Amino acid sequence: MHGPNKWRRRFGAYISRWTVPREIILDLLSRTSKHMSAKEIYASLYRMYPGIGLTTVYRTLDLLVRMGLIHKLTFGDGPNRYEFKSEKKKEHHHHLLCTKCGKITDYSDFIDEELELVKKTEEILAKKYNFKVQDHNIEFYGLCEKCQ
Amino acid sequence: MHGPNKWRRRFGAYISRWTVPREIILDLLSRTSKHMSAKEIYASLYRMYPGIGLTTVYRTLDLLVRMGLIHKLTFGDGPNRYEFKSEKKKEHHHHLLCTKCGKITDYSDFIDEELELVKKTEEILAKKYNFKVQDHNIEFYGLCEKCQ
DNA sequence: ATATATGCAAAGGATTTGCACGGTT
DNA sequence: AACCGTGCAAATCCTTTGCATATAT
Repeated sequence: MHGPNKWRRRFGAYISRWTVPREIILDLLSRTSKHMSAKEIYASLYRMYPGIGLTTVYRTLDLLVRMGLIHKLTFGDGPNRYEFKSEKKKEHHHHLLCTKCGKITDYSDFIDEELELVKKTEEILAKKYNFKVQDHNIEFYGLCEKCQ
Repeated sequence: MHGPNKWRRRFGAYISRWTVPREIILDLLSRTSKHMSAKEIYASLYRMYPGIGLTTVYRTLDLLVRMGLIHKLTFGDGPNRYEFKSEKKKEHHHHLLCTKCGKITDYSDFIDEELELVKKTEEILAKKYNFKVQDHNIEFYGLCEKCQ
């Protein structure tokens, strides 16, 4: 299912208007596995929709984050990056960051045991700190194959 | 042991000169449990050392990160924050971030099982991706006690 | 029709860079 | 004395804000 209604129902509860920028930004992210910055998203969409503004990209990304549809990845250097949050468990992944060249690798192996522990940890945190976990972020820093 | 020699030997292998800014920046971070931004560090040190420059704070923090003596915490909003990396296992901790008010809570409970899994995961990653893990970052996002 | 969303330009903040001076070795 | 490290000012980069206009409902 394509076109302006593809994501519409998911917006319904949060906002009042369904617009082209919202459609194409979310659609782009849902189709790529890249971690894209606001500027990259802007540049990528500019071809098919030359009227779009960078500001709108930022505002829409904020919105999508608040709605829980995408992840905001904040690595130390450079701009923030964004990533579609898949509903499929299989596509859930964490990141490996090379401290030398900056390369980012997704990994999703071993996730079963990790997820089990994460779940367990979340329960403890909820009790001890009365903290309601919504999401998590796990990263490993180190040297990638080329940089060792 | 205080004074200009306290950290000196740890610098020895990396850099050539031991200076007052390097001493007091590292010393400040080693004495606080706060997550401090470059500007906060600058403001805090300005009293006892009015000649210090914000640029030097940034450069020194970069240096300390490269040396593995401190952590750089990059949360989505606001400036990056820095944290002394304790050698004591007991002081190792992860973070809980409130998505509403921005409050950051350290937690170090349940770390034993977590660390075990992290270690196991690191081994797998080393094999499968030939990635040499140096450090990790685990964060939970959610709502703190007050914001629920 | 009407209020929300957009796009532009300008502002704001954090961090980095260029360069002459100062301080450690 | 040599040269690395510092501090200032300016530059840069990313992101947010103000405001008039366009647009979805």
